[in-house]
Amino acid sequence: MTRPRRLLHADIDQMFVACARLADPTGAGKAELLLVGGTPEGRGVVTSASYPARRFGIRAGMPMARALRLCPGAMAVPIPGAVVRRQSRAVRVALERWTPAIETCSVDEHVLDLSGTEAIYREDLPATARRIRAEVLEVTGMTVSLGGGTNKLVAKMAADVAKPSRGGDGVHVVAPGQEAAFLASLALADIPGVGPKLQRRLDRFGLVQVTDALPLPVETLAERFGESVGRWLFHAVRGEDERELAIDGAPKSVSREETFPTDLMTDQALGTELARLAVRVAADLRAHGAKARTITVKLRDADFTTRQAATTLPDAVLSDRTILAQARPLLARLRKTRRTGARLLGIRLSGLVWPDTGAGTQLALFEAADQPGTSDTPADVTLAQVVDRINQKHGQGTITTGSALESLEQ
DNA sequence: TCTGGGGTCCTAGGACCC
DNA sequence: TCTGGGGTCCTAGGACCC
Repeated sequence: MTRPRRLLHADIDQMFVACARLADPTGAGKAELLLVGGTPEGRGVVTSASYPARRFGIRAGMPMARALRLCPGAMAVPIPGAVVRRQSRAVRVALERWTPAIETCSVDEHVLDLSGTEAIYREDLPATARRIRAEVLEVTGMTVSLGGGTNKLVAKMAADVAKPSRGGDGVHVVAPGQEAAFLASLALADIPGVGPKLQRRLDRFGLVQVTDALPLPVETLAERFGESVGRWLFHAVRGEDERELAIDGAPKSVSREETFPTDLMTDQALGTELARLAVRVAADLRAHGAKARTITVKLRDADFTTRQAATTLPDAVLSDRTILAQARPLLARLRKTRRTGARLLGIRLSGLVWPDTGAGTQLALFEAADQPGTSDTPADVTLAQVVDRINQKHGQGTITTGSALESLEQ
């Protein structure tokens, strides 16, 4: 019998609202009714709203236009991306003083594994959590809610209960052995992974509270909700979760997408946007030091129908040119199937590989004549490296491979 | 009311191989 | 000539999370 793990889930309170206030102390910093998110054209959704604004019924994910109708006096600002990244990093650094075993789940969530630190800190987990909370606030100015438990699921749900918006005081630790009792006080919808669709399916069987699901054998849950979901739910309602922390987890995919201020009607306009997205997503890929084998183009039509087309290459690539050369026919295929106004266009790169730099990566000296654009040439790679270095030095977007090629040709 | 952008994971079907 | 079953890879779509 191994000792139970000691995990803390740290969730930054109101991160986007707090960062918007940091970014603009005299404007957003003073606005009680603050909405963060959306685009200047008003097409986006609310990412986060201040507590006073929430009293008007505003929730994350709500269209900004509707939120402003509900709360006409509110100030709306875009997400302050640079401040969010800086503060997220600062919180992570502050947490690393307590343990090196940290999984970063998103910009505002981290999970700490404090197993084995009892002997060092010589106090119980709630006491350590309170000291961490105080130190993070002092060092970064960010308030975190901390949830403790023996697994990721319980720690995360404990962090939700700890939030000031749920009436908590910032720390909630579920003692080992109390997982099932903790879950039993909550609703099924409180379990992360139970979204709107599953909630509705559960509701049809009269399952709303966690206690409603507890009497059901695993076979019944599997029968009603599928083998995978049923088994997962059976364990989740008992507070059981064996998942390991993904420490320093490498990304599985990188993507860029854009919703246009107004729908694009022509293939030509979409082609221009596709090239811009290819440049951005390829730069992200290389910033990770990765290459990609699968290229996916995503298209959202005016009526919100979302379609995608993908291709997988024999060898992973990283250049703007090759990625765009693969993306163009995919977009053409999607447009051929249905040519209507386009609301959104995106490119995702997956099947990521991290080339072993010591071994010297294989490159095609010349393109295969029968398959143009399926691999990077040495010139593609050199050009990408030069462009990345210039942008690193002078700021993203200073030049692109397109503009670099033009200046080389002059 | 009219739906962002960045991700992860799962499912199902078809191709292909043994 | 027809047949089975399993494994892997790929594509497309969808649920879910922050």
